Amino acid sequence: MGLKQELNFKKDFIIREHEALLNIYYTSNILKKRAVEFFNKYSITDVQFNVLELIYHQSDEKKGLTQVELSDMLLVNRANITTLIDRMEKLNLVIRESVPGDRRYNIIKLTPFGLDKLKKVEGNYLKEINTVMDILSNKELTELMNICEKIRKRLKR
Amino acid sequence: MGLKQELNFKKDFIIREHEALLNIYYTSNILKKRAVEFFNKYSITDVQFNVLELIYHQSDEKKGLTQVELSDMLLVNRANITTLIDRMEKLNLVIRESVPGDRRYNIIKLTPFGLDKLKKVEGNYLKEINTVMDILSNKELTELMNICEKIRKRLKR
DNA sequence: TGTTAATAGTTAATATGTTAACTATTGTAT
DNA sequence: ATACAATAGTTAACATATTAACTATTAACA
Repeated sequence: MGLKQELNFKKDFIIREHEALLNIYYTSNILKKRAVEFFNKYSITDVQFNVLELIYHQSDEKKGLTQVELSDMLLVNRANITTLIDRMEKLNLVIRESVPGDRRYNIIKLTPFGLDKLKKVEGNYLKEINTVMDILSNKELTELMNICEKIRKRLKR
Repeated sequence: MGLKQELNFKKDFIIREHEALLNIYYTSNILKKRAVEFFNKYSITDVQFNVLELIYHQSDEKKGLTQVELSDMLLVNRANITTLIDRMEKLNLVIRESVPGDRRYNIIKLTPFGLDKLKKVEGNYLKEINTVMDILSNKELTELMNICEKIRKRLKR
């Protein structure tokens, strides 16, 4: 039915480019709400789960990531990581460890509880993603990724 | 180059559906950051500009919208609208008016200053959108909107 | 008609994001 | 070797989002 009808807009979008941009915004938004709902069942937030995943899958030998590495991978400011890790430490999901060679860094590692949480949730999350995305054909998945990549490339200049 | 390279991920995504979903997330995120930067030049936030636009273009005869109407169009909770409109009233961008027939409602209207701000920014914002989105062909715009719509339809059940 | 439902808005507590200014530490260059 | 740069992290002030609990008002129905 299109965004206009879904949002009860009375007037058309002035340009199709605006409509396309809002399609990305709103779809991302709705996907995010669905994720929040999903992770709520496991008593963790979507953002905190992402941190667990990044530490487990994207650090060398699962040894942990620095706060700046996390901020780069999550596309957020490093000030945000400070309070995020504060909360996650309080929940016993991760720990900060200092690096012997360079006292500027913290290395963020999973606690046994954090690893356990990740293992409990991860499989179901992949199933959840499949449930949502399996209306798209392989061709559509490719088209979507190519279009998104084009836009991101454009914004790098 | 793909999301994996852009984010310095060491390992591939486990399933393509996850990669596609993250493409939407991250692209929306980057578009949002660009918008924040753009609106910063005009001393307004992107969210506040959206409110001005909705009141001007999507209310009957520009007479204003209730807070629930705004929350429906912005896909946010109505509690969020309360504080958003509080801040916008302080900045003299909008005013709350009560409705004679039903004392439960507030109607949010543009002030002359808010209308002026909208007029000053809107044209340049459309240009900005064109700058970002004109790497996409008409066919790609259509593909993008159709794919996003499919996903949103899926999430309604 | 009077009780109950639903609706609109607010408030408080909390999570996540930003920028700007700060400390501490490390690297660099003359 | 010392002064200046750059880097990592923290803090404070703020914007935006949520849920849950609340008040006020209006609608519905038995």
